[in-house]
Amino acid sequence: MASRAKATILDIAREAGVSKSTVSLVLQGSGLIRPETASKVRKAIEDVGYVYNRGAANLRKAHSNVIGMVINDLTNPFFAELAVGMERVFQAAGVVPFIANTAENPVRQEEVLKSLMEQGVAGLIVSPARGTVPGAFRRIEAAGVPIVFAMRRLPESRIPVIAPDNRRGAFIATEHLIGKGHRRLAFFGGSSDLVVYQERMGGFIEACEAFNIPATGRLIVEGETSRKGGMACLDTALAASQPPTAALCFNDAVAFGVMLALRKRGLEAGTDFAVVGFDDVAEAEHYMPALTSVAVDTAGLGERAAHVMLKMIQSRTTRAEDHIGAVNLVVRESSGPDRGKQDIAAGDAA
Amino acid sequence: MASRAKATILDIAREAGVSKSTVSLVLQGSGLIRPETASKVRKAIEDVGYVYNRGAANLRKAHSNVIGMVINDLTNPFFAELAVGMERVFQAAGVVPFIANTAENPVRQEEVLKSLMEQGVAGLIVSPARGTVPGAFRRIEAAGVPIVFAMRRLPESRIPVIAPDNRRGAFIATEHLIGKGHRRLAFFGGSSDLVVYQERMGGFIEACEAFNIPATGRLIVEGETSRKGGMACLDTALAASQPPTAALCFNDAVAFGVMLALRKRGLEAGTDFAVVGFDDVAEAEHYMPALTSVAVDTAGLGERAAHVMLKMIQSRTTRAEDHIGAVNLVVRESSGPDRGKQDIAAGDAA
DNA sequence: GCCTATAAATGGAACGTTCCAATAAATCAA
DNA sequence: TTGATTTATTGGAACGTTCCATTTATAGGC
Repeated sequence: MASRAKATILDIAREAGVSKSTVSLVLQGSGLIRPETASKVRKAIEDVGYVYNRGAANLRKAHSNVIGMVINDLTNPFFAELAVGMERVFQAAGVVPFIANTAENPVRQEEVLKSLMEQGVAGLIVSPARGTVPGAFRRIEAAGVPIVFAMRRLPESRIPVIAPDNRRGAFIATEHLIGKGHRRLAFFGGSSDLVVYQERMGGFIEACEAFNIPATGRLIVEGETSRKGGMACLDTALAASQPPTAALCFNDAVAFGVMLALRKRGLEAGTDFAVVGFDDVAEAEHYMPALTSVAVDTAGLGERAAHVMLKMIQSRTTRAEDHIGAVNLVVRESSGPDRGKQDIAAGDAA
Repeated sequence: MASRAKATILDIAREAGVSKSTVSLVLQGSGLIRPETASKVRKAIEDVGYVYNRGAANLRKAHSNVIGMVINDLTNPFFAELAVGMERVFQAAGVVPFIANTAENPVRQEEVLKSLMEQGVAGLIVSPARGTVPGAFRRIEAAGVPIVFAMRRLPESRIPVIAPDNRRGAFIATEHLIGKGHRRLAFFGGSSDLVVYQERMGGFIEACEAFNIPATGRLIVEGETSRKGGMACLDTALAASQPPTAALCFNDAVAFGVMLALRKRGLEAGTDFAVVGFDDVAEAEHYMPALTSVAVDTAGLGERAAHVMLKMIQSRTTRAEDHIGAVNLVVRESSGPDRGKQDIAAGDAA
């Protein structure tokens, strides 16, 4: 049953008794072809088991229908949710996105981007790996392939970004903790080479200043953005002379780690130490205790990114506006009950 | 800086003052070219910002270096782990796998496969969506493109499968529960249209029979393979006249749901009701209480699948042997302490 | 010097599509 | 009937590569 040589448009033309041009037209759903002829052709396609060769077609057409999604960590459910949101949109548009994982490795990212470009993608949605050098996308930009960054941005770059309002998210989360009466706060996880980190941490600091938490009441512990990293952060923090009573975590994975480490010490998140996460992954709601987290509407951002991409492709432009998604704090158990007299003074800023 | 028209091999030939053939040879790393010439060419490539057109190349070469990974549910961390295992192998082989998600939808799967085929993939690693019809891969097989199934198999098909020993895993997990003194057992989640389900459920029944659990002591509750499905299963089971005291779950997601539902009722997994999962995702270890689960070495299976695929491509064959991976039970807290000889007939549940 | 062997580089056909310009067939206006 | 118009179909060049068969340059043997 192994077909000898792949059937081409010519084979099916012969089979159907028409010219290759006619077959091509049918393939493209052109209305110029008489319906009977078209169905004759379609039957031949079916009989022969023909598969369309998009590579050959792109040689002439120059715009493929494949879009690449380059993701820095597929094992983080957060990114899977993002991918799912995008796929919803692309599916409706009849586009198949190909996902590639960079595992947070800039070298791998380079390979992946190269391969995607060679494949002739129509556009790229990228969540860049840590340590991506500023010029990493210059060649792609020069080639005129539209790119949008999702969730993460690069320090200096004109590439449009779809991301949540990290600063504000961190601000309201911090405000929430202060409102509960905490006066010694920590920010756990992440590292300063990530713009997202600077935004989230910036929001944390901003809120501390807005509500008069002195610098001595703030502890910043960098760390891996994983459970393990979170565990390490807590250990470091509790070893301080004036340990914090609450922490805003870089993301939910770190928060889960912190809660785990608390449990190891016989402490409970919420009652003994307040924990707030960021991203609000599906798991947050089901954790024990349930995690208070900043919801960023991940799937929604994915959809938005996909829409922007489709528009860029359609209008053949390489620019688009940034889109900063609204965030909101989902309060659950891990941030604990109120602690005494909350004098949540002045209203919230920006 | 937007290059007017894409540079081709001819442009860079002109730039470097050689012929297109020479450039082609350099691109392929042929040793026939004098090193100085080669580096001259490479410089031109760099200067012009040339991107290789793999579509055009495949027109002649007929074997691309892209491998498609078609996955039925990317949001399940289990599959992400599988994908990561495969990527490790492919990266070492200089191949970039493109991942596509079918979201457990056979229609979407059809589209995705079509697109991948049109793209000229060298091979396909597939975890088929539920409800995939038996003939879904006939055309791909006929086209001579190697396929391997990962984790799931189709009822009747000669396509090689890489999967864990589901039957044995379920058997030892059930044996474990029986060994702890349980005499009324349940199997939660999944549905019979999945071969995996039949294997796992089969192992469960087999163990029950081997250890003389009467049919009245076994409860089978089908359900969605998600947390939500697990919650529903527990509710159904506890409403029975003779509710079970322990459950083997179709997978970890179901097990997490069961634990959640227990907690909602004020019961605790491990002490009030024994729960065992399947797959041993990373989260299992960190859950509260930690989940006893059947470890299947997900990433290892991914690596194996990738190896088999590479070998099939290399030897231009479309057949390979199945590979059934070893499993082992990781005992944690959720399956509880030994129940000793106490006759649990005096039920404690609900 | 000449012939041969080896090394390095090259021209041209082919791959499977698309799309333009051209043809053939059918319809209509007079 | 004839010419003009519309509708359906078609041939051929082009797209950017690879690879075979050649050509050209370099070296070696005598």
